[in-house]
Amino acid sequence: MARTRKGATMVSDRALHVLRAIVQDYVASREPVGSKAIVDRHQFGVSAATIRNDMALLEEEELISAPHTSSGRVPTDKGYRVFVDQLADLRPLSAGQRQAIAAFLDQSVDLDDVFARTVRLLSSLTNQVALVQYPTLGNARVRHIELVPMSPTRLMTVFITDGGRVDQRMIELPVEADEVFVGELRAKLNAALSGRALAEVGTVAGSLDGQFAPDRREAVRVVADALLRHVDEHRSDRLVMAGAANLVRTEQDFAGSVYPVLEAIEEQVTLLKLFSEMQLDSQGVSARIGRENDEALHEAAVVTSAYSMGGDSSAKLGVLGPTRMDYSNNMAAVRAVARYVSRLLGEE
Amino acid sequence: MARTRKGATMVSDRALHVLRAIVQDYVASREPVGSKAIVDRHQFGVSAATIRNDMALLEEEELISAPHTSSGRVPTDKGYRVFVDQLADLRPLSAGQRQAIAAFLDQSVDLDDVFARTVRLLSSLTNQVALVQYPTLGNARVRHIELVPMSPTRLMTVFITDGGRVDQRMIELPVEADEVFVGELRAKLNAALSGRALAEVGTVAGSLDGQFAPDRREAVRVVADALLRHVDEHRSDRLVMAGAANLVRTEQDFAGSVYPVLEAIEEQVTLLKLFSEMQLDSQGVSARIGRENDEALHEAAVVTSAYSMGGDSSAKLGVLGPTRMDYSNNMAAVRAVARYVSRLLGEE
DNA sequence: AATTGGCAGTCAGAGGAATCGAGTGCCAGC
DNA sequence: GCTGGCACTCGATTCCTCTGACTGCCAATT
Repeated sequence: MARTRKGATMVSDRALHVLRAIVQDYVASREPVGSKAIVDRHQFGVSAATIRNDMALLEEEELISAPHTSSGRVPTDKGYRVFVDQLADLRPLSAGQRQAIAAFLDQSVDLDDVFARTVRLLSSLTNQVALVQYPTLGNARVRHIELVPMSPTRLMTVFITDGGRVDQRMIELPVEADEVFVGELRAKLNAALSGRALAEVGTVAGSLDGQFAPDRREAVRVVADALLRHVDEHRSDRLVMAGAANLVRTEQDFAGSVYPVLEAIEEQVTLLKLFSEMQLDSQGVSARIGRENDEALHEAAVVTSAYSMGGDSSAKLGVLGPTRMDYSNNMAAVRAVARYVSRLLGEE
Repeated sequence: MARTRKGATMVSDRALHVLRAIVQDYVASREPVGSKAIVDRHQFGVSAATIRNDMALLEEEELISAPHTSSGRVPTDKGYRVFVDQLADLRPLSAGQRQAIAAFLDQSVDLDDVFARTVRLLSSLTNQVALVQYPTLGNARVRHIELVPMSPTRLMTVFITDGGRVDQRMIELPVEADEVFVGELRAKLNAALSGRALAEVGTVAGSLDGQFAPDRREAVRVVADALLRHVDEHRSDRLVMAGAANLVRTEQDFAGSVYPVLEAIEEQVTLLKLFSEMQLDSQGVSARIGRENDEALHEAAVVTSAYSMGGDSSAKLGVLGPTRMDYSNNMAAVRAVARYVSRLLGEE
């Protein structure tokens, strides 16, 4: 009798196949699956009684459980976990699907549009809520800095990086700033910062004030500060979401309400933390299932992958849905989209 | 016996007060309200039987209806409409609430942030889904145009308007463009366009190509085209949303599912159309109730107001929820927020 | 040792009957 | 025009039974 690789447990190979069958059937039907249903729908070549024995084993290992005494079985979080871990080799998407991804994303008109499209695409490929994290600035370089006077004491700073990221910010100056001063400041900032790595922005911008008349220095420092905040705050901040309607559609899979789940998504902080914690497996995808997550998401599963922006920076994207989701399809879709986005952003 | 102003109908003033009581109680309790409940909770000084007579009238006018033969009454869409129209004088928000709005919005760091904060604020003030439309460019002027070469044949255009709006876009050039050419183009574009109204961008940018060598003209035209698209496509496009969780919370108020409602919101097109159709009343707010809306929103109500950006441009904002909502509070909140946003954006 | 058929036991869910009670419409009398 | 009173309606609730899809266990079989 074969054993699983992972030491202690005493679960036969056939039992693992039974688990797989249970997960698949349950995901497809939302009905607890019984021994007879398994015998009918899968070719195990053994009787229902034998399956029942295996199921008893699986239950002992807490991979499945029965909602009530005389009902079929449902996978536990642990059961899904084992199922997902077994899913080592994701079947790639069909050529048609891959083409659809490419065709849709290639229409993107700018960076923001890439993310907006990606999140909609993911949502429609998986029928789940999709999430895309904006990329961290990473080791990007400064391309250009623009200062736009909005009023005598208000200035808009626009910060453009190598990778095409544009960031704007409004600042209030301590003194009135005329066009000449702004022009001079703009020129000096660009001379000093253009091409520099983001990490250097703080020190370089901070040392500029010496080049100005004493009564201007305070204003220069305020601007330098704003630039530093561009770099700081946008290190790994925003999350875009699409497909919230899908969460409502799958509401019955949440014993509680979907309300706290949606709230957690809108809060962003929980999800950003979760994204940062996820360790990708060898396939470049990863899933967090049920109670592996924070309380608010204890009935949800999150599938993520990472994308990069030509070395410049990287971030995560993924989908969120009920634990009863089609992991195989969703993991394949998330991986494919992440790869395509990386390719799209990486091409120089 | 007093009559309503609006001609034909035969509804007494007291009957209108009964309608008000029904709307208020129903909104508060989600239970059909009966004649006895009204006598108990409001001081009408008449008996339940009298109220019943009034209710029979109201039912005849289709302002209320009974879910089933022997139950209390529920306002119809038409009933809500009359109720809202009666609500001529919105009580302003409390000083505390107004301060909270100011304090929260004043922290905004840039334009995007203003909208992000506004939408969250509205959502939490009303406990409904909040929507903010990005402002149309209107009669804004060009402040600055920046060209950022991303690769020999890719260029990012950054378009900055008077009002602080920043727009970026990636374009593919037909030929390789060196730094010198890009610099020249940038200078000429800014010289020609800076300070011009957006409406002029098309003609002015289109006539620039004569100033360049013949082998450059195609590239110049591509850039001019991109600038034109900045103006065109961002005329009144995006919608930001917050508080989707609130829709789920009020799910029981939707006989069907909230699914189509959420879908319509994510689609944006329905909402943008609706926003553009709304005629504001003398108070600067407006409501669309139930079947007054598109099919997908036939169980929803939308309350909107407009905000402006110092003459530069204007757009709508508002909240969406079940027809069974607190119109009085929500209309007051929407109006107050729209006014504050206008003030914030208008101050030069 | 693994597998099997058989059988008793369990329990959620469906269906149906009985009851309750909030609320109505109507009418005669004030 | 308002009121009290009365008969009536019907959704919701409760309680019942019945059904059927399961399981667990055991003794027989390979």
